[in-house]
Amino acid sequence: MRVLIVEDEMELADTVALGLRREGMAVDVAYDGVSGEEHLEANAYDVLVLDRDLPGVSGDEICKSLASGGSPVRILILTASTGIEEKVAGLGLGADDYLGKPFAFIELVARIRALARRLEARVGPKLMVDDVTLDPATHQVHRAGRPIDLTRKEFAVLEYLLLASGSVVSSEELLEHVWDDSADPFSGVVRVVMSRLRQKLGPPSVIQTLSGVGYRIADDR
Amino acid sequence: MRVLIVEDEMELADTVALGLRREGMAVDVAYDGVSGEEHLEANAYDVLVLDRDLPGVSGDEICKSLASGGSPVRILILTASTGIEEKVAGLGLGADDYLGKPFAFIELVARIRALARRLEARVGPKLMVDDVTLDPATHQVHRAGRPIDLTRKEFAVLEYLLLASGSVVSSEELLEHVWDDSADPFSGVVRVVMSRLRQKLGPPSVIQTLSGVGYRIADDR
DNA sequence: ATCGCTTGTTGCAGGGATGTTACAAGGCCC
DNA sequence: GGGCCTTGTAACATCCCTGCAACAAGCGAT
Repeated sequence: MRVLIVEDEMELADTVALGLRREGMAVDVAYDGVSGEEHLEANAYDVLVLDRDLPGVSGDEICKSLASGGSPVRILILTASTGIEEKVAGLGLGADDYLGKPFAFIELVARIRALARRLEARVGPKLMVDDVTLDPATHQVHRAGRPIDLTRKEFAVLEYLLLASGSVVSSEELLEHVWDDSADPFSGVVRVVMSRLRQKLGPPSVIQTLSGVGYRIADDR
Repeated sequence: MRVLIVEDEMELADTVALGLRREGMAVDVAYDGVSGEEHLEANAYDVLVLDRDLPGVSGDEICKSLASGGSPVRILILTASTGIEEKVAGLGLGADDYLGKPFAFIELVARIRALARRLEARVGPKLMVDDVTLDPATHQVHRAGRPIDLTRKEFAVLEYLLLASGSVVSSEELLEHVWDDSADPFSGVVRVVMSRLRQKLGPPSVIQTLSGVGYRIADDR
């Protein structure tokens, strides 16, 4: 899951970014509105964590222009003010959720998760296909009832495939959503992670390759 | 938008229902869990507003059973408790959002809106003729509901034919648009790809040949 | 029916795409 | 700061897509 944080309090921004990375998300940070908009143009983020009170371009403006532009980014607004009126105003602006500072980190994570969850693949709190289940909340993966240890990247890739619910996902798309800016498009990391994932998941194979197109979770019938 | 409210405090339930109807939504109300489940079975709701503390069948149970049943309903949980832990637990249960009582009515509406907006988001435009569908976004092709794996070239050719929507397409035109400069006009590649395409699509034949003219997708009636 | 042209099918080889493994660098936790 | 784990790089092995070529089959006209 690819997240952009736009927040001028650098310390807060970095702390949140670090925490989210530990959760396995691919996180980029922008410390002001202008830079934020540049990032938004350059990359396909799933979730935008947006400070409402920014110097320069305000959070409200960014929010409005995204909403009117039909962007698929889900927006979570952070703000110092906690009044209900404020909340509603924020939601009316096109934001998808709203969180008043100070907030507990765990709540932020839960909210981001809820925002990113997609409709089709959702089977309760867990994602499952065939005999593979993945629980985003606890970071646990099971195959045929047996627990499987995955690293953050492996987990993120599997989660993305499951969220795509059987659609084909190209390595470019994976790079876009599971890795952050620093990823090298030509490195073939995806191939490597995919290989390790398949080994850990074991046979029978759940991840199919369509040569020249991408990967997908088996959703045969 | 179709909404179901399951809430045992009748006054609250009715007030909310009234307000939502004013917003143009189609609203049903159930005052207990059993009745709520009946409604859920009988109708296809977009959003479920669910009280967590219900007499009889609890909100949690409803939530869980919906989630495990793969229902597409978006769930917003209402509750007296506002603690963060509760919220996280609620979201983990498969709910999509969470609102603690007391809440401002306008906020509830805004939340439901946000949920519904997420719902509409996806579903790319598909191309379809007869019982063949092609989704350009996910690179997927189905014939009579069954998924069919195509290579890049095969996919591109089929897509071009479908875009022509029943009109005749010559081999020259295909070479021109599906292949690049390096293609040899005399090689007969089109014939080859066409053959493999037809084999994968299987009978009854969807691609017709007009001798001396070109190919077209069956556009039967 | 036969001829000539167009189209369909199949085997094969080259090359690009993908899978695998070993290794190095960097982060994280103690 | 040390040790472990994770992540990415590089090199190599393997797969399979693609286009070619040769041949078979279809079609229309005489």
